[in-house]
Amino acid sequence: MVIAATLNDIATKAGVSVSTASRVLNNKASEYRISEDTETLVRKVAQDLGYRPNHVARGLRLQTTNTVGLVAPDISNPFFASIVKRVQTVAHDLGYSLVVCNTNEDSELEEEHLNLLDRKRVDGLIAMPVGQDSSEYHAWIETGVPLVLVDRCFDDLDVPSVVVDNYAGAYQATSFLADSGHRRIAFIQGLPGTYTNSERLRGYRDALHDHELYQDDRLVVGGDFREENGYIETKLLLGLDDRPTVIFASSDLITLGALKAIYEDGLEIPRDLSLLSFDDFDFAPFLKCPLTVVRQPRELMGEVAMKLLAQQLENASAEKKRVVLRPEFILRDSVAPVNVEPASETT
Amino acid sequence: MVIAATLNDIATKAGVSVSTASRVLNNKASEYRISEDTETLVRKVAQDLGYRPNHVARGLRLQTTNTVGLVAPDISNPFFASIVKRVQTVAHDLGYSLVVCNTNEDSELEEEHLNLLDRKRVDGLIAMPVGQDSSEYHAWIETGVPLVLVDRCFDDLDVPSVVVDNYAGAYQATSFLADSGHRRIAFIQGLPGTYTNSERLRGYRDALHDHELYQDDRLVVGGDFREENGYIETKLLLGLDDRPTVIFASSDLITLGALKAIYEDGLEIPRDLSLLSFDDFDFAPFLKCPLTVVRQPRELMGEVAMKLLAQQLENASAEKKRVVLRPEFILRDSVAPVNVEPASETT
DNA sequence: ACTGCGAGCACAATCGATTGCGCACACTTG
DNA sequence: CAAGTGTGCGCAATCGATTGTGCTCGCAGT
Repeated sequence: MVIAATLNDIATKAGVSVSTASRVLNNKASEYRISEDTETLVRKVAQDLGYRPNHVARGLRLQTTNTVGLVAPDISNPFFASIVKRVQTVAHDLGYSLVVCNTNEDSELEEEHLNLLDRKRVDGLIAMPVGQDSSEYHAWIETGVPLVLVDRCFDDLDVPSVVVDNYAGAYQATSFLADSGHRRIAFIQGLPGTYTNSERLRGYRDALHDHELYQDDRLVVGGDFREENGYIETKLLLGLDDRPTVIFASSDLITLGALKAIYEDGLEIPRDLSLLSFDDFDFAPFLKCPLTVVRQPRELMGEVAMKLLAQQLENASAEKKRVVLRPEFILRDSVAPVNVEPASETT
Repeated sequence: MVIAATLNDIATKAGVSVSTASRVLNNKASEYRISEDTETLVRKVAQDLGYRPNHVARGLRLQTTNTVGLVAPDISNPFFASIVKRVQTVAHDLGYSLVVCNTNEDSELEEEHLNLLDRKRVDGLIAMPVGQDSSEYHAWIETGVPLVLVDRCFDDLDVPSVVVDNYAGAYQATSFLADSGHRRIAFIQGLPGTYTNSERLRGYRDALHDHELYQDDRLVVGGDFREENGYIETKLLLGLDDRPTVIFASSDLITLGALKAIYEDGLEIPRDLSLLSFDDFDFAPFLKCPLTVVRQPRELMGEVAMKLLAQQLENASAEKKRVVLRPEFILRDSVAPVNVEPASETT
């Protein structure tokens, strides 16, 4: 192992004090009236010794790490992956590194991560919380370290956050389905109790209500955002006597599971069944049946999140805004109109 | 801002020395013969004060950060995203945090990141290098900090690494195309000079050669792994007089671009043109035309990478293995057989 | 009463960088 | 020659935790 040169080594070798070395290498030579000769000397010695500043020591002294934590449920999911990427990019531009944590939608794991990030003394945190319970985040706020919530937020927490108008997205989509003549609209939800899910569900329900459609509780199914959930629930829905005419999947992974189930049963979209998805993804236009979706501005979310955090970082008393972004309804081919007939459609 | 309690505070309040407090909280009470009374007292005080250990200070003293860096070209690309996710998970299980960096296939940015990670004194590094040039990594190795290369590697670097047998994957796929009767097989390559690309290209070329097919240089096109590359090159290929009968896209994003171009021109896969892709992705089976692909074991790559790194971390002189994983050829519908006729296929 | 011993803990150096304060010297001015 | 004014830089504390070394008791033994 190579022993790294320290400021001390430089100082000794250059015959100056550590302070001088430090000041030169932090470009404060003129501020502290260090002569040009000394400056060049120190720089040269630093160069010769292959000096590599130690940010751990620096962090201890300065009580800052130039690092922010990011907590997400599933960073391989394209939705979160895009957010993470953008957060990373913006963070780097602002001079921060990013410690990424995956909670796998597990509250215990999430708490572990929060704990670790706290001990690591990250300067700030961007989180997409797992759960319904905000207590871990209450604890975080106690520490005084800035926090920004993304995608999912808590109403009882006064914290800057950026979310999509899930209600509007779901409402618009469901309305579209109703207007297309669908009357049995299934909703495969994600994790109940999460902000995201509740809002989408509310949008769905309100739209049904406003279109005077009967709310069949058996059509609201599912329990988390994973692919398996989409698969299983779709299978079950397809087994129903009075099968829905359309499935509204509340996340991209649920959609993936739904697709598997649908094609496995030999059905065609939208001929036999319509499908609509919350979350767009790159390949959605090229599917066997190009998917009609509610698209969230994921990259924008990441960017806004990091910028909100930066505001808190430079000014602890900055306003704690909640930014609400509009999702976009993208019409493709996966929803077929239904003939609006007075009675049933039995051939 | 809440002032965090330190060991000192605890020691003072408990009426013991810092050392004792430290030892108790590190579960070394018995090792250092601390009485049970003292132990409970210290623990209680720590609890009361809401003690949060400072890993920065700890890191300085112990010369270790329990953090590893990860450098990838594009963490939102499903291929890398899967790797990152798995690396993160395994890292956490082994007690490490992960600092994630995105290079965007930009060597300068990559170097910046390496520099930063070095200053941050990460304990190890997992990298998917951008370039053809290994000099930055040579510099890294000088520091003595363990390094593992993933997906792309350098032959002039004695470093543990995990790669896919790109040659075999490309060879098998190209052979399949040849066996299906294709004689004009286009190859849209990624970034020339990268290990990945060179190997795939070599596999493609060798397969052509072994099947006694003419190598038309105009059919080897492209210059990076981005979607735009796939789009543009496909457009150009489609404009050729003697258009290829199949396109072999050497990454998922290139495939995405190709799909755009193909459907934009109103062509059908595989009727008008066959398509084959390096990289599988979740939605590949559900595309308009389910894609035949060479699948890489991405999650496995991430896991192996982190485990290799862990080996280096606990034993600096551990063997520097190169792990080569087999890709899997997955046959779906996007390659149509071509009638092998003696002459041209003009009508 | 004096020695010996182990239990229980404290001292102080250390990791590497930052920074407020102040010192020493040179040179100018009255 | 004394006082005044800069210039150029060093001293030493500090951030919070870890740890090798060694001190100080109380008690048993003779």
